[in-house]
Amino acid sequence: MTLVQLRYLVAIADAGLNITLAAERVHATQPGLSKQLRQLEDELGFRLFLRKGKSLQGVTAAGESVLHRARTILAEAGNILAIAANLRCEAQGSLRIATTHTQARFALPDVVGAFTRRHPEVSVHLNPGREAGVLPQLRAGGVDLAVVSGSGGPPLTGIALPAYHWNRTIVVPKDHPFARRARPPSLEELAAQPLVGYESSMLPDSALQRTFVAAGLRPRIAMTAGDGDLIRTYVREGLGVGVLAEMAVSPDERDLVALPADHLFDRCTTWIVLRDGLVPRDYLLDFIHEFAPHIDPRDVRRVVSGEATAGWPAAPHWRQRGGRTAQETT
Amino acid sequence: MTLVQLRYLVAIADAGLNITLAAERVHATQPGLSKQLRQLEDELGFRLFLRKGKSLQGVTAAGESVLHRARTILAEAGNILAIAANLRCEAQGSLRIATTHTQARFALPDVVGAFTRRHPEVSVHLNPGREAGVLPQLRAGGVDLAVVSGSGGPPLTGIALPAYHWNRTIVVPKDHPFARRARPPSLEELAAQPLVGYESSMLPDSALQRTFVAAGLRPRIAMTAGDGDLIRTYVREGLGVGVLAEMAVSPDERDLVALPADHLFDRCTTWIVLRDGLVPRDYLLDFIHEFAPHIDPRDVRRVVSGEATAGWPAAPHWRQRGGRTAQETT
DNA sequence: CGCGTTTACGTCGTTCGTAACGATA
DNA sequence: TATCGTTACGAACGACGTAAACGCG
Repeated sequence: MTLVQLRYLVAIADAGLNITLAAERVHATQPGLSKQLRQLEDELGFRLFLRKGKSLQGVTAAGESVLHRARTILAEAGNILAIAANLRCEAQGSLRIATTHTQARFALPDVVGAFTRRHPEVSVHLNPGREAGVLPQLRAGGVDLAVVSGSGGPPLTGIALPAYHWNRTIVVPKDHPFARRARPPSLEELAAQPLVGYESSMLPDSALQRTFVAAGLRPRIAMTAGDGDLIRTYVREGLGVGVLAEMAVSPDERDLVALPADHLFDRCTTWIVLRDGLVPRDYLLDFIHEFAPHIDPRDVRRVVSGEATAGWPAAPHWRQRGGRTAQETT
Repeated sequence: MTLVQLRYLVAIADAGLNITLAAERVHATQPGLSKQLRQLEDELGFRLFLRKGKSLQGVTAAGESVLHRARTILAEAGNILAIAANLRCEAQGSLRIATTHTQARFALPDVVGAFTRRHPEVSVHLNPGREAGVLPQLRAGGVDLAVVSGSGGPPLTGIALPAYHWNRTIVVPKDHPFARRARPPSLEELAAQPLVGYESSMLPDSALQRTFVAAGLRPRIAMTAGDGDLIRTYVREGLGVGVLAEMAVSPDERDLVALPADHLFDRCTTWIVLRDGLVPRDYLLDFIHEFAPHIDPRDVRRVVSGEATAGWPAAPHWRQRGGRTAQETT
């Protein structure tokens, strides 16, 4: 058993049991992976994958167990390399971030921009995905950190750092009745309108839905999207009233009017979540500092290394970052 | 970085920085280890060990961190091999147990005897040591399981299974005043006598000492030993009154009289402690079943694999095992 | 001078990539 | 027939053990 064999094994599993694809990803040849996999199976004395003819059709029960341990081993091996790279003050590296579209589109551009200016040698890999898929990616070790939002407490996976708070915002066309009134709508008035919102917010167990249910209301969902831009577009089209994150609404929105909704819905928190047991590269702590300046990087280091437990200062509320971003002004 | 290099690294650390000794232990040559260590250090780009001339004088701070991760990696690699060996129903293997002298001498002989008859291919390695050194051995991965005693709750390290309960016993020579009376001595009477007991029991923070302190008493320690045999020997010599585990006293003790002490001191529990994250070989579960038959092996497997949390049935009280052991009848 | 580490060197095993073959949908 | 996995082979690298040299107490 060698580290290379375990690396190949995990690569094959992550490539959906396609050895050829896995070989490309690890920069090796396909026969090499085939042979190493066979040798590993021979040494262990059992099949790691179920085979149908020559192709791999699934993972055996024992294979799953071995895979899990192989991932742990590779993560720790990566940690050792991270320690070495930190000591050498190695500038290059990669930073893989799993997050939702909203964060990637509105909260992260400034942060990533400032980060890449400070660390031009680090290749940032943004991995936007569905709300539900972000934390599993972190657990599987596919990314170094995740940026997720929620109105409850911190997520259970990994080490969670509060980055900022934000409220939901109601968006209507300029000619909508809501836009002509002085006061923002009540929950009842909102529930009477067709709604356009995030996919995740419209799930039955989401905080937004639970707010309606608690008030005995059943809102009508006209459309959902994973994307604030899409939501605003369809609100412009008159599909309904938009409910989205305040970050996704710029102050000078043409055709649209943004109304506060913090009197209706609980405040949300955006969390930076680090993988458990990860040894962070120094630039990763820099990234966190850029994103959440209210958190002392030394505290992060202490918590990550297991010397202390979390006890973070209160996060600030979202504010439009200094200057308009290129994206926002288009 | 290879698994072999990490194995050599850990071996060198465990051999007290003696590369030659480490080489013997891993069945390799000393220049081989030297070279692999150098290559690993070259790859990481920093020294893992502090050197004075050619000899190793200590571990660097980063080296400690790498060592810790290397141990994790090797433990997981061992787990993978254990999964394989279990699937192959491999009979041979080793079972390394860290425990105290009392357990090794009085509680374990029957268990180990029955175990080796069922598993003749498994080499059992008993590692008796001081009370304080048992759990650290488990944490460091030097042994597969530990057998420890305490009067409080389960130890914090690893997964603890209650094996049995026991009480302390007072032992005096046949001509001692205590032996001629009908009722056993009170705590005050006991504190007035010079005591002979276990080293660990006589520490200021031990349960036994705390019992005396709670009663406002300060006992006089005549002698301590790590060993019930020694304690009895010196009690025979008239050095004082012995306080030891009931397992260490056979019913027909010549020259000595055993008096109950369960009215004076809290009941103790002997725990089987498994290393966190260890994948147990099947024979290890057999060993546990032999030692603690009241525990369902399937529950152990579930807890070890992380599927369930501990909730163990009440352990029985110590009883002299069926038949007299060869040791006890001499 | 003994112990322990490093260096040097020759041999062996292993891995890797290229290329051809085979099976499967 | 196109795609994917296996087998075959040759070249090159790397690890290992033996033997000798070096430093240190």
